[in-house]
Amino acid sequence: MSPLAADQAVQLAEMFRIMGDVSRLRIILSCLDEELAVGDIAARLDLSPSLVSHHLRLLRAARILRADRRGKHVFYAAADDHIRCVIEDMVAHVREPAAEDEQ
Amino acid sequence: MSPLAADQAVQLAEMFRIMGDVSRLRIILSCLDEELAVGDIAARLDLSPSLVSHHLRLLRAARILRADRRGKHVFYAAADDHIRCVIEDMVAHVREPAAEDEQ
DNA sequence: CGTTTATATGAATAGATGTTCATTTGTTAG
DNA sequence: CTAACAAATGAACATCTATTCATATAAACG
Repeated sequence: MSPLAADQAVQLAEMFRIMGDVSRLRIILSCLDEELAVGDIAARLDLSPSLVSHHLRLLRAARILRADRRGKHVFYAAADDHIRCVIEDMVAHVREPAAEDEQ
Repeated sequence: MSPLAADQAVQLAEMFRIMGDVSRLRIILSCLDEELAVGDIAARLDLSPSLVSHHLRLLRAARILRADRRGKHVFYAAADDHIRCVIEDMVAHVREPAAEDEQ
């Protein structure tokens, strides 16, 4: 539909870039279906809370995750459904069997 | 549905990483709806043929684009529809207005 | 108040990555 | 065959980025 202007490409690439890191993608996946505190994410993924916090800042800025402070804890969850769709489509892609003409 | 095993996360992140570069994403966008030769891509995007070729190798390996040699030219096009969906969803995400509680 | 727990931030660094340039391979034409 | 064009490849480099460590802010509790 829309022509996908050049500046949109920059914005899009930025989004993909943020999701293109294994640690960050794992964080996203962890928060897709449940709200999790920073410490819980760190424990589950075996990452330092500091590192998780650094990544969460990017994910928040990209509006991939949203933060919700409750007392000492800050809970993170998926911001909207688009990211879920993006991931589902990408899963479908990687699961696609390699074309037979590939060499 | 599926549990998204840890190794799948690595594969997924790799895909996003490849799409997370502006030059590469522009190449993908150029080849979404039409077949293009390497030189044409380079000319359209104002990139060196060498650089385009480097990127195309990654895009081929990730099965995002497929190559088709015809004489001296090698034409590239989107390998399947999943990437189209991924991009559409991501466009929808970046177009989503920022939540009002954001600060 | 001070202490403890949870999260965020800043600087420093080691490793990854995009780009350029030079060269090579592949294909067609004369 | 040689020449010309198209694409691919390899090395070198400058830049970026993920991670670590130390420190700071925030909140609850004694």
